[in-house]
Amino acid sequence: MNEQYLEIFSAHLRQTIQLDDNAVNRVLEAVEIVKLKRKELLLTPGQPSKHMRFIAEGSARCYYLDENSQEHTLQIGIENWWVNDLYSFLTQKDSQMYIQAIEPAVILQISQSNLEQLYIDVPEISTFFRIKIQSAYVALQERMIENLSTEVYTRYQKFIKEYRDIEQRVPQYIVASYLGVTPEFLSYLKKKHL
Amino acid sequence: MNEQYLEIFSAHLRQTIQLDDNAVNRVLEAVEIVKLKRKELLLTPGQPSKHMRFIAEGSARCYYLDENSQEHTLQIGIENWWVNDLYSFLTQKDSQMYIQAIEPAVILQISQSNLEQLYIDVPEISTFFRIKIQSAYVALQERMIENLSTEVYTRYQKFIKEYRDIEQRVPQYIVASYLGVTPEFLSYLKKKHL
DNA sequence: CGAAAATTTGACATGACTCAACTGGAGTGG
DNA sequence: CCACTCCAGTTGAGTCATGTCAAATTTTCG
Repeated sequence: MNEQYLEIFSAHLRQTIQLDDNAVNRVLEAVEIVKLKRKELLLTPGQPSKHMRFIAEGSARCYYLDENSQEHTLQIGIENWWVNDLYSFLTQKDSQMYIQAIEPAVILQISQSNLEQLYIDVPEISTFFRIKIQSAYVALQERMIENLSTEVYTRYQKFIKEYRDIEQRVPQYIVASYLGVTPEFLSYLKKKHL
Repeated sequence: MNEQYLEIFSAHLRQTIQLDDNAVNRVLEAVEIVKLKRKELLLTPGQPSKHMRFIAEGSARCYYLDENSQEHTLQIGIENWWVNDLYSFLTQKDSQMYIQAIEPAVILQISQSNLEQLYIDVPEISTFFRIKIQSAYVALQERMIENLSTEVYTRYQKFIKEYRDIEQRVPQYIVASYLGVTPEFLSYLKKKHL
């Protein structure tokens, strides 16, 4: 009954790199399936992130609390997105992040040790993740630029346009914490621009 | 008379990966040396970034202008740093960035086509750049987090501590545009916290 | 030395936050 | 299926952080 999730995952792999069935099966062996309830946490601060995590169903986010206990959402994802504290995963330093299911979710994860073995057994996987990390960098730089130079409301409009599928499924306070403003202020902006 | 710069560069390579002399020489063949006057531009908006660029001497930065012609500095670097619009280099889309010498500078650059050949001839170079891109990602995420959740003055203090060598050599308006505030406001903060 | 660039200063405007109160809807247990 | 609670979202008043603009001053470098 977990077939479908593995199916989604192998389709996702094959979208980026070419793999024969053997290789795909080898990858699937390395995958662990985790099911999460709404709001359940998969990673909490104080430990390194030891897995690469892929959302097969539902939605999840990566966020942290600053010294005033304000939430800041670094990443929001739905089906077919990867969600992780890459910083912690790559450096193996303790994470400051929470990874949390927004809706009920199914996550496929590959542990670091499995991944290292995979790099040897299926070298294309190394390419796959290099491409993923590059995209992550590109996306992060784009967001950095927007945060530095674009009005909040413009960013909000761009968000609901680009993440149309997501916006419906995510509470507004999470969107606010992703945009970098308080929920009150986002609410105020929406009214003002009606 | 360019020996010294190549020397600096090979030392830099050997700090991250192991290479025999042959391999190093092969890499050096792919390198082009560019000398820049103060404020001279090496990349301007509207063209893709076609080189990976290493600062052998002097200092440089990567910045862009927003729609109000405000400068935003994404990266500041001195000797032994890489400076580039990685976004454009990786996607080969037109860059929105300027790369500019702050002090008179010597840049070593490797073109994309040379780099691709290098990946084949000296596979360790692929690892080298993967590590560099990972570090770039990690640094960018750290900065993103700080921008979202830390006071400007705290960020300024952290900047002058971590970039002590740089801060002396870079005009304050560039530091301001790196921190994401106006020069006037940074000046005000410095006075206030005397 | 002199011109141009960078920095400082101050008055004023505005974007964004805080806090507290209120509203409405979703989930839960009896 | 109702009543209750709780959480998300909204509203408004007051405040603080940061921006704008223009002018005065200092520094830099050609």
